[in-house]
Amino acid sequence: MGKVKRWHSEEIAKLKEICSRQEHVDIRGKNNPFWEKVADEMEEHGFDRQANAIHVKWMRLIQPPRMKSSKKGQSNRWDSSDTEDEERDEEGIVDFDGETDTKSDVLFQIESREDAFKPWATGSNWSDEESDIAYQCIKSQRDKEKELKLEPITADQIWRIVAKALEQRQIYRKIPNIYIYWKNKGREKYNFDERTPDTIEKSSRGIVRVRGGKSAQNSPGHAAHKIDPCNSTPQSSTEEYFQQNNSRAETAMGDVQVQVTSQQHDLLMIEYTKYNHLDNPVVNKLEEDTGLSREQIKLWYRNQRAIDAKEADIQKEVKLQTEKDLSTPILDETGVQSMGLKRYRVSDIGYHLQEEENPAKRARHSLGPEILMKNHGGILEKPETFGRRSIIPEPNEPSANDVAISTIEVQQPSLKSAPQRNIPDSTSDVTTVMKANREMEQQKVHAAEEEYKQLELAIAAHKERADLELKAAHAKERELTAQLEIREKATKRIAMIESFLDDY
DNA sequence: GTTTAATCGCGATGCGGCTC
DNA sequence: GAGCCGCATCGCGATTAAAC
Repeated sequence: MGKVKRWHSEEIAKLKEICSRQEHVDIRGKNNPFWEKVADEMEEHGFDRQANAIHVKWMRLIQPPRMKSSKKGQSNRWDSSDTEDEERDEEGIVDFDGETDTKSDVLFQIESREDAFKPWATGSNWSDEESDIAYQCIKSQRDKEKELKLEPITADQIWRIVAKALEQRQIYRKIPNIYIYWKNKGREKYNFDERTPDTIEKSSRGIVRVRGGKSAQNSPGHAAHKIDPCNSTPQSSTEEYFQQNNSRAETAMGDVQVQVTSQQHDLLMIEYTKYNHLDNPVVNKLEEDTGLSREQIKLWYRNQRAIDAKEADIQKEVKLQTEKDLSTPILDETGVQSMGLKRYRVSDIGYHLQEEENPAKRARHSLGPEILMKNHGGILEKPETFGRRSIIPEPNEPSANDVAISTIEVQQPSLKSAPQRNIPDSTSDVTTVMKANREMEQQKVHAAEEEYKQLELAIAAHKERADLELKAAHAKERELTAQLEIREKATKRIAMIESFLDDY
């Protein structure tokens, strides 16, 4: 795919202008000539876009506001960007998360309309002036408390004070940004800990958080590192927010990237190992287990697949190189490619024997490690490792993959004949040739058997998923019935009250 | 510099509605 | 019922940017 051409604000503005002039024109349908006209008009203004692209862009623009999950929150408000959120922001539309059930949420409530237009500073590169202000605020507050023997205020309140002080100097820093800066740099810089002794004591029972999950522990560049103790035990809603629901924290903050905790990572990986694509029951389960949003779970899967694909490509290259180096390769390039595993959709069942025209770009592992290994024609001597995070559990790990095919999409071993081996002429012994042929045929039989097993497993798993979906539907149905009953009762009560009022 | 969360545009696919 | 169309959704490659 070539480089994508992004929409710039001028271009979007022009599109909006053109479309808003056509209020009464039927714009439905991507093949509507209207879009051709728009494309022509855009071209007149120097914007080269195809009608279809304009249509899609417009449909996205007019979609109802979606939940903010962009890391480019306020920080990029002043940049020329083309994200829909920002486009809406330009029009003064503010998206609300709507979840404000905890004090943490209240703390991170989306800023007011007025705040939305403040030039928020982001990042941890604070100027000396800024950090001095923060330090003065924090220190004077704690000193005052000590002096007057007052109950120490919470960290959240301190961040607010700092924010206000900065604002007085036309510096706009969000509370999460202040918290992060102080935690990571400020405390050390001024050698001043704003936390109460109690909190520090609690924090000293630090936990080890491994970025990238447990499998990252042994990986270069991903050594387990002990997080600053202050990070381990929340002392305030700010910290609590970061640690317990970092996804929403990020959502509200806009400039802090969410880090999936090792626990969340493990939970995700367990499911991912079973099948590297998501389906509803799994998303629901993960949502509940990890506390991450659907979007984040999807993203995590997406990125994980990308990581795996990258690793798989590297491995493939290495393998090819190795085989090139060997004088009598078992499989030539075509053979290796034929190991590419193809993902089939439900509708493909029955057609799966079609010969694969183009080998899959990447190895997938929807069928679990054992099958995956077998899919590699038994050539894979040891569990395939995709980067730091092996998708293959250790032998003694409980295999989550025995019934692990979560969808009908299956790994499809190619039934293409394995290419003939290069039998050296010097050993043109009939027995050797026959043995080689026998081996080849055995491989075919093996591949067919495996495919059969895979389909069986895939169907079983799909049924399992379907059962789960059905159960969920029944639960919803019961919920609906209960709601109906409540409504009926309420209606009756209203009728009674009304008749009583009438009589009265 | 590397890793990883997140974004973008685009194409593929599935599904529902409509017409024949 | 087959075929077409519009639309929504999902996954991908490429990319950006925060975090380390």
